[in-house]
Amino acid sequence: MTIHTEVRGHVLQALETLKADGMLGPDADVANVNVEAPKDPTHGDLATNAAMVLAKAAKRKPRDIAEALVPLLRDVAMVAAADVAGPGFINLTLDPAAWQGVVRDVLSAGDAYGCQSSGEGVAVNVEYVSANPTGPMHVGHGRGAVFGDALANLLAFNGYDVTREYYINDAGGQIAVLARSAHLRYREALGEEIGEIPQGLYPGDYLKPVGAALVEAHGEALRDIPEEDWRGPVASCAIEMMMAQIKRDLAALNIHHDVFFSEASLNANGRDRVREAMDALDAKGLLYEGRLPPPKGEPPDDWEDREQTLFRSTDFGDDVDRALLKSDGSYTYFAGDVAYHFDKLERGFTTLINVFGADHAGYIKRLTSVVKALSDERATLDIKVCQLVNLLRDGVPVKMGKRSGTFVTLADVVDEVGADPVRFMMLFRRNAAALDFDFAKVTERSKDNPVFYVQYAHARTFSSFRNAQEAFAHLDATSAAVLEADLSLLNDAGEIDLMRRMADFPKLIAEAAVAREPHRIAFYLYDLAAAFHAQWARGNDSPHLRIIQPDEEELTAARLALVLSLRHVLSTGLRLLGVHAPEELR
RNA sequence: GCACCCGUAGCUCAGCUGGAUAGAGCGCUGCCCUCCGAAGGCAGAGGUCUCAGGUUCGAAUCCUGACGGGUGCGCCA
Repeated sequence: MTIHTEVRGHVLQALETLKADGMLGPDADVANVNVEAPKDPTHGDLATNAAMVLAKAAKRKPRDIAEALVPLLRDVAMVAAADVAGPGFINLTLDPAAWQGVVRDVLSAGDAYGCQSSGEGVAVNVEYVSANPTGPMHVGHGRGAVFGDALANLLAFNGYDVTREYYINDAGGQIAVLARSAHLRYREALGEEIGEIPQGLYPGDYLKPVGAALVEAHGEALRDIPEEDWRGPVASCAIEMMMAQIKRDLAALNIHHDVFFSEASLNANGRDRVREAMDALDAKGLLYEGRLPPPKGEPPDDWEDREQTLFRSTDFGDDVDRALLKSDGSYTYFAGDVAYHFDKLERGFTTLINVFGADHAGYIKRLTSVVKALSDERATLDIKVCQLVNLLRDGVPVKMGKRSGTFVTLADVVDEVGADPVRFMMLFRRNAAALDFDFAKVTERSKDNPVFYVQYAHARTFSSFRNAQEAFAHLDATSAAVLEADLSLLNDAGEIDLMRRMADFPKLIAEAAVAREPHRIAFYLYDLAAAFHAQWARGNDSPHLRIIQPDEEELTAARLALVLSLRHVLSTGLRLLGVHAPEELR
């Protein structure tokens, strides 16, 4: 029960009275009645739109309904004042005790404050990263990784049973290219002069260790045998080493998946999962043999107009039907994805979330079509797209060229600036908007750097207690004096403001989860930190507002209770973002 | 050509799914520490929310159409 829901309950009750009085129709729809903090604090603590929402159906002026509602709301104990304003808002000022109760709520819930149960019983599969095991991850992957991880945290905090999943594209033509590239490095490791890496192979130095490992494991045995004989062992060695590196890079960002799903496993152990998935579509009458129009724009030089096996994805909103078999009879990449999502559904998930980079946005419609088709529209696939990351250094774009060796990997960035700034900055922007990431800015230790700013606020809650113990040795974060402090002493406007913000937290958590927008947490924390810094600084000019009042232990204890509750909210928010909450800045 | 994303202060961006006088940071102007809470804070200037229609009590937000910018388009992966 939050203050918002409590007040809304009182508003709904008052509306029932109006229904009984005949002011409103008996079946007036109150679903859109909300209670929110107005942007302008002079409008009171909370405002409700009830009168405006119901005016039309009741055929009355909003202000008339509001006037009738106001006396009823004034009778509510926690309401100190109620007034009609503007087009028909009712502004409510609450008794300070209502806000002070928030501190108690936070302290009793601790790090569980804000936790919701709306997702209870819902198993949700979040697939993110899924970078190809053919090379190191770049910052674009990093953004998707951080976003997906924070989203998973957020959903779990709302009670969802979350599975974090990574799809390994360890099959298909690119793996053959990887194997050939690695084999070249293998020959190089054996002392051969390999010269320039041929076009079409992966040129990066990152395959040199794979070559060395192959020598270690196989000696010269793979050198003079036909490709079909070395391809298997070389590919699996390369994939294994690439995935190990990817997992290391993710671990450096504190990202860990529950499931790594191998594309190759779809067609292993005597089963053909792709065939099974296609049969499932076929059974629903969604496959047919047909021709596709040639693609527009840049025409592929090897375009071939032919009859082929197609999935009716246009029935589900796609722009064109999609091919499942290549002309040589092998499966398309898309067919593998059909099977993979078929598998997710068979594992019982009805809520699927995929996190894509901007370059895969064109893939959304066909995949959501498949999920709708295979589940008879009982499951939903929500694909969140993270737009591009532009790397800057002091405002100047960092040149990226794979061949020129100036390629900046995710690991490079994390090494240089640290995991916390990478995570926070990637979440300090809506995922749908492109992101500038400036090396110089994110490591700055000042208020210009949001990461630092929020962490500093958290650290300040600790310094408050350290300082408090000089005046009152027994006042620590676990002392009864703090946990049971007389909160009615917290009646400064700045203190009330902080309590109101904390009261918003559970609502924020719920709404961010519904919208699947973890960035809202980052902005909330930034605002909360700013309010705390502002209150702290008021103590400069007004010493009586300082947290520690050496001659007033009860007041100090009450303020420490507020500070402690702030610490819980800040640390919980940072934990959801996956950012470290330090006790001290050094 | 088509699809998706973006367009809000000089710059970088929020704007809680339709609410009141559109917010924050940077930059600019002016302030606040002769250790004790400045890694911080306060105040000011700065807007036709790209444009044109529409929906309604009410639009930055929803719809339609333009105009800019970005990404993508395959039997590749």
